[in-house]
Amino acid sequence: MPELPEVETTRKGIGPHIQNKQISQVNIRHFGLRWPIPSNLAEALEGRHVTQTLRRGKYLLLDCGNGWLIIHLGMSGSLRILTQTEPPRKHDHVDLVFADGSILRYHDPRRFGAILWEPGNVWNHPLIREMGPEPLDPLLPADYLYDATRKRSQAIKQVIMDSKLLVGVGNIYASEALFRARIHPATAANRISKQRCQRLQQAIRQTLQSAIDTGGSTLRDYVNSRGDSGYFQLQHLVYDRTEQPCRVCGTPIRQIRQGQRSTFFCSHCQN
DNA sequence: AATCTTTCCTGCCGGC
DNA sequence: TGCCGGCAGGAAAGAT
Repeated sequence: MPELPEVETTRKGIGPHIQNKQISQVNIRHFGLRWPIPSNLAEALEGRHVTQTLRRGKYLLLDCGNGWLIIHLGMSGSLRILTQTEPPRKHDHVDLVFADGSILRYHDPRRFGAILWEPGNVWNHPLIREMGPEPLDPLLPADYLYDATRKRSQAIKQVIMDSKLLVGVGNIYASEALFRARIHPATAANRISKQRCQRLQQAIRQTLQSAIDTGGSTLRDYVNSRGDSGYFQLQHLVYDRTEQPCRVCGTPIRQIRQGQRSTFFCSHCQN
């Protein structure tokens, strides 16, 4: 269930272990992810050093000097660091082996993730170029969400999950942020006042940031452990809490469907 | 058997 | 008429 906080936690977890290390070998056991892994990937990577590990939205971007490795974890992907060689388990599709013997291993049972190679300017890559702003960017104008939603009659929950509008808000944190902002998820986006849009933008930022802060405490266990952790769900206010009492007012949490996805909210707190 | 996770893609619609 | 943006629905694989 990687959303922005999980991807950021992964970035912080792997970054120090691969920074400035030389890639000596690339082992690909399964090319069939969301898009095929480029057949020249090993050739492009071997011998290069990783100089930066960045995140844009839910994408990880590894600067390899001669180009960029673009990694998306999809629905079920994870990355972990091995300090020595270890037999691959089921769904361990790709290894980056470093000169010091450590390994960055990509695991993805459902294979909705992606591993791509951009030899030029990664910011011009079609997947990166079209993305909306980062909700955690301190320079994001307070009225960004208000201005960006004026022509959107769609339900606000689906609008904040549109990555062309704003990156990083997936199904779980969309429900969580709307609860924090006390806005009903089915409200038409363009009928939400400026003040409430400001509140929602703030709630999105706080929700993502506190999830990242929580995930940060699991980093100690990053090496030799799974990159995805169930840790975040301890903090859910509404997600997956159907019929359970609202943590604020006690009203049973309701579950509805919006665009084939489940939404959770409190009908008393959110209106 | 239905549901969950992400997001790209196709096709349709209305406005200009 | 053609172009554009908004929007709904479908698709991918596997675990539970």
